[in-house]
Parts: sequence; structure tokens; C-alpha cells
Amino acid sequence: MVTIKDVAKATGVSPSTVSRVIADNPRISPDTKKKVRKAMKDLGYHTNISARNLVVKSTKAIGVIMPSSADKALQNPFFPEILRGIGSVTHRMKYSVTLSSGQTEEEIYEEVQRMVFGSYVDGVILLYSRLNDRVTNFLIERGFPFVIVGKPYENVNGITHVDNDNFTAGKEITEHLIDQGHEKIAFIGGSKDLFVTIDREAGYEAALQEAGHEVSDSYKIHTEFLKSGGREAVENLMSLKTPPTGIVVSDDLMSVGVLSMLEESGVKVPRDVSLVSFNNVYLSEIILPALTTVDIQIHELGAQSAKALIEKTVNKTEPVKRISIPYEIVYRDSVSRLP
Amino acid sequence: MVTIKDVAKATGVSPSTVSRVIADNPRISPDTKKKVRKAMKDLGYHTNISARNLVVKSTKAIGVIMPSSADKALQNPFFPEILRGIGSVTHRMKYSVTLSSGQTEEEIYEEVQRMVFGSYVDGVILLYSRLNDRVTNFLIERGFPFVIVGKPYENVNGITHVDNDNFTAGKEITEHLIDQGHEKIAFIGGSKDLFVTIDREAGYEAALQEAGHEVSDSYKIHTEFLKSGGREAVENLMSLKTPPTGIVVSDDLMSVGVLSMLEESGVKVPRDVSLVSFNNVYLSEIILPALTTVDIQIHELGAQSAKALIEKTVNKTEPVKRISIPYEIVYRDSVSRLP
DNA sequence: CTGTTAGCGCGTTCAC
DNA sequence: GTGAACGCGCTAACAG
Repeated sequence: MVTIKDVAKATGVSPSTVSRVIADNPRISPDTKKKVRKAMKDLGYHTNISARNLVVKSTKAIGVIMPSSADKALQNPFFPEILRGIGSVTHRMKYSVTLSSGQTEEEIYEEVQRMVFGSYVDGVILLYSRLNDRVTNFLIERGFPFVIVGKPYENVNGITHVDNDNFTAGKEITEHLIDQGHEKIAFIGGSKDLFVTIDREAGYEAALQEAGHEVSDSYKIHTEFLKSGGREAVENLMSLKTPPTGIVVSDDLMSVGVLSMLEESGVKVPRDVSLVSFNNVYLSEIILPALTTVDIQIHELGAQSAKALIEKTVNKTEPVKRISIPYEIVYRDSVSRLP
Repeated sequence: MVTIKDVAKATGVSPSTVSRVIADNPRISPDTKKKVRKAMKDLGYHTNISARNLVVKSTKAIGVIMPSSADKALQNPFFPEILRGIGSVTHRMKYSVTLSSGQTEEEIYEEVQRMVFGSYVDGVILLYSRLNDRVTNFLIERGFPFVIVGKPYENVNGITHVDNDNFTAGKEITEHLIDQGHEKIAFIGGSKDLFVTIDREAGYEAALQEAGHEVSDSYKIHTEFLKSGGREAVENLMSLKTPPTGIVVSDDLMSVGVLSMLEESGVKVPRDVSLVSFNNVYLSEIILPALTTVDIQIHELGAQSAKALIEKTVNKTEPVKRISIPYEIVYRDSVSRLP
């Protein structure tokens, strides 16, 4: 391994000078810079990150914490996409990304501990938000920089997070259904202790109420991830005395499941029932019918969270921020107009 | 930050003793161990990873390199799953995972350089395999430990990689179609410079030939990822004088696209045409019809690659390995028996 | 503008 | 069984 000393020796300067040209210190003469740079290239010098980290007490690395695999959501294309969003800014800023690898809540907690205590990373992005989460509490206690993608459960004004306005998005997409003449509209969401679900559902209800349409409990179903359980729920829903003509589903992937169940029961989308959902994942475009869905700009969600985090790590006094990423409804073929 | 010295002072021993109990050195008396450990806990000591890395010249970290986003495949649920597989062993071994964040081939190349030269990681997992890849060549030149998930393009016997036997898998799944009475079988695959595609396709052809069925070029279509271009291709396929009654698709996600196009053209699966594919991603289970597909055990692919890599990093003389992960066909509802 | 010195936190001789 | 001393590669004063 070629070190700063080697370069120094080869150039006939001192190690600190070499260090300075690496930092592009303005007080170094252009000549020596040139010389040193040449030597670095010739010798194949590359700065040793551990050594630097040790002294500057910073790692230029951020940790990204995925939800525990209890949240089966991992199969959701949401994650690769948000990772890419994060990557787009970390790469630009020459930061690196350390991914959590724990599967259970406990494992993740330990991992985050190592990350912060061991000085693995300068800050952390939480890709989930759970009530009473040990990790979150830990981070707060330690005053360690972190941002949440989504809405924090507690201390909303004290935790910088980046999110969509899921309430309004839910309202708007429901209104679209209403505009198309639908009155009987159902909601199918994931676990109701996820804020996304709660917010989107609240928006759905608001739209209904504003329009003066009934919001009935039998129209709202929550199901982990669509398998056996979800199937019954959907069947029940459609065999109500007055089945819905429109459904708001909280997530594209879930929509795929709902779609299958619906078709299986002989109801066609959008002929018999209209469907809208959220995320605008690639999938929603290639499925039949293509989904009308709200594009929440996952990539941007990731990018902004990384940006906010990095700002926080370089400037600890950076104020808490609530960043809202605009969404946009993309209209496709899963909705039909009612007479 | 509480260091080894602090613990030493608090315990009345020397720093080196503390270091030894951390390493669980057997020549330390149980008593002092106990004492020191208590102090560590009390003071909240955590070993500083940078400092340790600096001296031991190892990072206990591995880099995971995703394909450039030119390979639009990133939306594929394959990636989160393989990441989880990798995570399952890195976590157990207390390794950490650094994710590449570059988007273009060039960016990724630079990134890998930093990773290896800067001693960010001990080894690297390549989640793709491209012909004449700079990254691969670089890694080889430097003699840096790495493993490929998939089949290397060159030097197959010189690069440890973990893969499925895609040829046989392709053959077997095609044979399943044949067993069900199909003779006219088409193949739809992704880019034909991906080895997965090549191998699976070869298997498909082999099955056909062995069964004495025609393998026609007009039955083989390659399309990046199914959008406009793919649509036409599928339409052409189905409007051949003798359209296929069965289709082998190289990937579940792609199957979803094919399925849509088929239905759009009024052909029903599996009534009019049978469909099989690969990967057994969660999606293939919730779609209608549920896909008959070969489960390639993505999670295991990830886990084994991490395991192999770690072994390589701890023991540089570890021999090159070709690890083949068994696959298994899971039979669902996308195939019908021909009379 | 540049060199010298010191020290980041840890592991590892080599003594005792 | 334990301590003292040194060095990993780098940056940051402090000189000059």
C-alpha cells in the first residue's frame, strides 16, 4: 500500500504537504501541487479512509436502515428505487452507503448501535417509521443525526423527515373517483399502524365526506399483505348488498393482488369496479389494466432524505425540517366513468 | 467518545490489557476480564472501527455492486431479496455492507476503485455480469477478492461465482410444458447479452430438440424490458400462422408484462396459451393467473455469495468456487394441459 | 508557502 | 498475567 509518506519521499516534500495538496489547500504552490499530483498518480496513491476517518472523526458514510423483514414489504419495488434515489446524492457528494442487514427488530437495533458507537457512519436514514421504535428513540437520545422517510410517530416537529402529503394525495385520488361519478368507494390498506395507510385513508374519508357520500366501516379493509386473508376480505367486500364501484388501494403492489382477486371473482376492472392506488411503481404501468395511481416520486424521496441528512451531519445545528415531496396523479386505465 | 484508555484508567489496568479482553485473549485472568468488561459496559465503551481497521488492515465490510441503471432491471424485486440474502450472513458474521450508488458504468467503476484502494471493504459482490466489464477486469488485475452472482463471461473457472444451473432449469421448465402436451413453444427473454437469458434459452432449445419439436427463430423474441417494443413483438408472435401454445419467459416481472399484452390481444392464460417463467418473486404468487415458475432461491443466492466472499477475504488462498444453487419448479396456474 | 511535531484509537510486539 | 512502547496512515496545529 502506497502511503502519503511514499509520495512525499518521491516528491521530496513532507508528508503534510502531500496531505495539503490532497485537501487542495490554497496555500500550496501550483508547482508543488503539480509535482505531488503526478507522483500520486505514478505511484498509484489512494488515501486510506480509515486513517483519515480516525483523525477527522467523520466517515462520509451514511447508514440506511431497512424495515425488519416482519414488514414483508421488502419485496416492494419501493426499496430499490429509494435506494437509487439515495445513491444519486450520496454518490455526487462522495459519500458511501452502509445498508442495514438485520432481519429482526432486535438485530437492527444492535446494528444501529454498532453503526453509531463504532463510528461507522455520520448519520442514518430510517426507511420506516414505527410507533415506539427503539431505534428511533436511541437515535434521539444520542442526538445522532438521522432522518426518516415517512412520517414520525412522535415528535413530528422534532424529527426531520421527508414524506409526501399522503392525506391530500389520498383525498385527491379519491376525488378523482368521485369526479368520475363514483359514490360507493372502498379503501383497502395495509397494516393500520403504518402512517402511510392512516394518512391516505384519512384523505379518502375526507373526500367522501366533503362530497357527502357515505363512509362505511364495511368499506374499509386492512390486510397485511394480500394472501389468503386478503382474499376473503375482498370477497366479502364485493358481496355486500351494495358493493363499491370504486376502490382506493394504498399501494401498487397490493393493487396487483386486489386485481387478481377481483378478476377471480369475475369482476372486471375497470368495467365493474374502478381501482386507484399509490406509488407508481414500474409494475403499475405494465399490468393490465395499467393503474391510475399517484406518483409519489420515490426516487426524489430518497434523494431528498439523503440530502437533508448530509446537511445535518455537516452542520449539526441545521434546523429540523419537514420536507414534502410533491406527488402527481398519473391517469391510466383502471378507472371508468360512471353514468 | 470513550476509548480504551478510559476503560483502562477506570479499571486500573493498562490499555493493552483492555485491548486483550476485547480480543478475549486467553492469557488474561478471568477476574480482570470481568472487571474490565464491567467498566466497558458502565462507561459505554464501543470500539472505534476506524482505529481498528487502520491497524488490522481489514474492514469487515463488503461492497455490493448493483448493475448500472442502464440495466433498468433495478425495479426487479430480485434485488431487495438478494440484498436480504446477503444481509443474513453478513449480519451473522458481523460484517457490514456498503452499497454502490453509482448510476452509470463509469460512476460505478470509480466507486469500486475508491472502495478497494481506499480500503473501504475487504471484498466485493458483483450483482451483474457483463462482457468485458471494466470493474471485473480491475478486480482481477488487483487480485481483489470478489464474487459474481451469475455466470462470468470470461474466465469462468477463475472467478468464484454463485449461480443457478439456468440451462437445466430452462430445459426442465420447458419440458414441463412439453409434458403437458405443448409443442409450439416460444421464448421471450431480456437482453441477449445477459447470461441468464442465454442459458435459459439454450435450455429451452435443448428441451425442444430432445422432444423432436421445432425450434424456430420466429418463436424467440428478445426485448429490453417490456414496453412499446415488446408489445409489438408479442403481437407478432401471436399472429403467426401457427402461434405458440406455450411461452417460456425469462423472468417473472417480464411475465407480468407479457400477460398484460396477451390479455389485451384477447388471448387468455392459460386457456389459450400457457406461460412459465423464472425467479418466483412474490409477485408471481399474487398475480392472476399465479405463475408456474422456477424458484431460483434468490435469498440463498445472496447468502451463498456473501459466505463465499467472506471466506475468500479471510483466507486469500481459498480456491475458486463455482457454487450452484438448486432451483425448484413451483407449479401454479399459468399452464394448461393440451389434449 | 512548507516542514516538524503530535496524536487520533487501537493492536501488537517485547519485556517483566 | 500484565504493562510500556511503538506504529498503522493521516491531519492539524505550530513554526518558520
